[in-house]
Amino acid sequence: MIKTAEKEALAVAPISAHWRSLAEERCKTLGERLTAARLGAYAELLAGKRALSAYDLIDKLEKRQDRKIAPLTVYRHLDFLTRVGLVHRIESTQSYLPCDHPQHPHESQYLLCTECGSVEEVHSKKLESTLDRIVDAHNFSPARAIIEVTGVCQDCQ
Amino acid sequence: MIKTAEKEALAVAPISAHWRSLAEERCKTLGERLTAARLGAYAELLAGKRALSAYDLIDKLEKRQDRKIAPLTVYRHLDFLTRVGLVHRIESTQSYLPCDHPQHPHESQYLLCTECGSVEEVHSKKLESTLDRIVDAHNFSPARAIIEVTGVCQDCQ
DNA sequence: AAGATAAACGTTACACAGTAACAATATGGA
DNA sequence: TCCATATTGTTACTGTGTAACGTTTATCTT
Repeated sequence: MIKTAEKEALAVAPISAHWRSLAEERCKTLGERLTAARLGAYAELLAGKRALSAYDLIDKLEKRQDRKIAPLTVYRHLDFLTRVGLVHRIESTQSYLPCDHPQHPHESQYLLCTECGSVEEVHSKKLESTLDRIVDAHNFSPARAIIEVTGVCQDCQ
Repeated sequence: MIKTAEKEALAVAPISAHWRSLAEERCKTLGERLTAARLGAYAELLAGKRALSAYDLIDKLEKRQDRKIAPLTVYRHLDFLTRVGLVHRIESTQSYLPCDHPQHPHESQYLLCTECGSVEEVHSKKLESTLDRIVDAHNFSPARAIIEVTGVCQDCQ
């Protein structure tokens, strides 16, 4: 499946079999290609443990692969990863975070700690239904809902 | 109160007495200064009727005042206007919108139409309380909640 | 009213975020 | 294998936002 990796042995951040197979499966069902470069970007995001900006990701990939990488390259990978649901974009910090449960695509809500930079992904059916009712009441046809709460997390208080 | 305006007759977008007095009152209670430049930026946002990007605002102000304006100047005005609650920042489009009800500061939710660019500001106590409960359940201490729904508005369907 | 103090403003230069256009390469299917 | 398509690379660019520093303006005190 990943020919390029075999040929060039592109340096990739450590990635557990769990996330790797999840990513492969998700791409297979969508008929999308999980190339070495895309997997590399995904692995780097997973290794980061926090949300990374696009340029943070570029830095990490450049060090890992010891070569220059153009912004556009990384943005294309990020577009892909968000399109297939493996990665979410955090709007309020313009950064990117691997999704908790890529198995079933979903809307998410985020708790963003301004102290340690950690991001907690939460899922509330109640919140979603409440938002649905509001949207309905305004005859608005929703495409995407962004819910992000900034503050201080449990550990930093 | 606005000395500079009297001296230089800085060109300012039309602004109704209603919004003007609201802005003056709000600044007075906060002990902040509503200068001509700040009022000018606010008036321009009000005249725009849609959310404006910082650089859109720069263009409009430059045309109105027939001179160059540095980005930093406008960003400082925007910082001020958001700080006193006269203007909100829309995170998902990186743009700025005059607030509906600056009288009583509040969290807002937004419905953003991708067709016509209109922004509807809504307020739901129910949504806020639901979000509060979620945040409490995670022992998270919230500072600001961003709720933005992108989609297609009633008129554009 | 004059001077001290702090806030606001202006200027230059820069860092970060994201995209357009086009060429080169790799991939999957007939 | 050859072709159509998708992906990647390169260069250059626009848009968003800030740092540092000096000047002007307003407010407060005397």
